[in-house]
Amino acid sequence: MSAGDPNGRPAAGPGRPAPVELGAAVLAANRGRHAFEDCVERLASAIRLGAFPDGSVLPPERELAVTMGVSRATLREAIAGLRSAGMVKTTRGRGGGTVVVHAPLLPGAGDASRLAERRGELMDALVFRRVVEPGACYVAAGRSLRPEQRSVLTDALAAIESAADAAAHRQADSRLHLAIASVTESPAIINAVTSVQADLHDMLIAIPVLPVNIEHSSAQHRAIVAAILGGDARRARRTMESHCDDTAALLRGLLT
Amino acid sequence: MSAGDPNGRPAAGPGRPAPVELGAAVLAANRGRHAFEDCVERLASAIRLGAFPDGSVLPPERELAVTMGVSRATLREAIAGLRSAGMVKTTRGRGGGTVVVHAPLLPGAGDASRLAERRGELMDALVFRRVVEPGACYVAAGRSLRPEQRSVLTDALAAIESAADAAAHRQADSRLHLAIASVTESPAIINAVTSVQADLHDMLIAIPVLPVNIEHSSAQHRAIVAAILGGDARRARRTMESHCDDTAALLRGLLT
DNA sequence: GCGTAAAGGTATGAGGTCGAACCATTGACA
DNA sequence: TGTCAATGGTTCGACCTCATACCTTTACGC
Repeated sequence: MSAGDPNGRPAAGPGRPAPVELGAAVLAANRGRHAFEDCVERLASAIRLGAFPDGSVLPPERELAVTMGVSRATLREAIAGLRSAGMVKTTRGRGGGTVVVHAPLLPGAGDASRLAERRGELMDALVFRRVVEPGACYVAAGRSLRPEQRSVLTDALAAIESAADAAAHRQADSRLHLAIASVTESPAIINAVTSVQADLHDMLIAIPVLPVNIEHSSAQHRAIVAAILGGDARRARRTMESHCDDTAALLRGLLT
Repeated sequence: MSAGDPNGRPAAGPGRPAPVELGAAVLAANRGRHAFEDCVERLASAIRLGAFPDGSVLPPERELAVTMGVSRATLREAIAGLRSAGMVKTTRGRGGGTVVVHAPLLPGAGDASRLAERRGELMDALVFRRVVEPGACYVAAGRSLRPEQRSVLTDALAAIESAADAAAHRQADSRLHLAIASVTESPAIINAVTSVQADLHDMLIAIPVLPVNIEHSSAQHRAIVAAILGGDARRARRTMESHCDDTAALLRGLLT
């Protein structure tokens, strides 16, 4: 190991420590692509995951640009992209009439062929999820939640139970997971869960939904929310771990 | 709740669901600043955290640019910045002689005045760390590690014990935490731990080091590595949780 | 009704970023 | 000792991104 690093390049001199592969691993890119594509993808994810349900209004462009850390010009390009994809409509003038969500919610729109190319990324998302989402539950249960935060959780839970079809159920599901993350009030946790749920969503819409799985999931969701509201951090985390494990087992078979 | 969202903007129409604040939280910006600054910061962090120890050689520019997801031109600007800051030196020609790390390792270089401005970000890092690093231990302990991965852990542990001064100790410490993340082989976990350690480093170099704390830390480090090598995931996680809690308690007092 | 404020739509110039090609240097290997 | 391949250094044009204005539309409040 002192002869060279794992990349095969020899160390420069006899006395110099080998960099191991730690260095390369630490510097991996997360700055993906252009701001424009990034913006489109994040908006599309937010909509697909139910953060902006069908019929809701996006924040004003100027405000949204600040939130997302891009210029208004770039944001407008992204919105134009979503518009031509049929995800949003735009009206002018004062008041709520700005950009409205028009979620397609196509059931079974899963493009399973593309998933194979992203296999590594998606498998990693399952590993990371198993760490982050139970952690979010632990943190959420440890906080003293305000009444409206408790409502966000119970409302999201109720929305799952009353989902009309499979697509609506899928969206309500991810919405609950995002809601749990949001009540932690930790930007880092919210960001991690959002990223994980986006990948998870791509996988879940590609597999058929079995009623038995849905009922099992719903029971876990109820237990998780109850544990969070009751302040039982360990139990909330443990239940979410089981939930992640079950979903992961279901999905790992999907990608060979 | 159906009257308007938490941002104070009224809902567009009577039938439209309110977006709650979920949407805004999910879209928060992680695309920070320019690629150039981002690049400088990540390289500087990697060096300060010990991923590239003093005297080691960085990968070739072309390769590094791909790894970090920036163009070679941008990467070169970043390296030029580090060079003028005295962190690296550059030689030309074939072989290992390319860019050599020249870590200053200034003891007590902590700029405590700047930390106050970043209070929110740093407090969040402590919360996220308490989720991510124990999770990394759990995952690492659950894997069957190859011999060289086990060496990475034991070497990093030994380097802490034999650190000459406080600065070297600090670097060896973060290096162990990065090593634990790296043996999970999960890019997402490595990325999260790197980010968290960078913030942690900024805080830790700003406080005085007490021998009693160091000994306590070292005992925890030994227990963590032992648990990971022994495959005891629960114990590895639990011990890392205590470790994070202890450090966090020490640091939370630092920022009012 | 009418004025005004709150939104989206448009234009422009500065500077950042990229990709690709080519030059210059120097150690490794025959 | 000479060749050459690996690596840093340099240049250039295309495109992206940003910030800042200013215009247009439309609902809300008086």
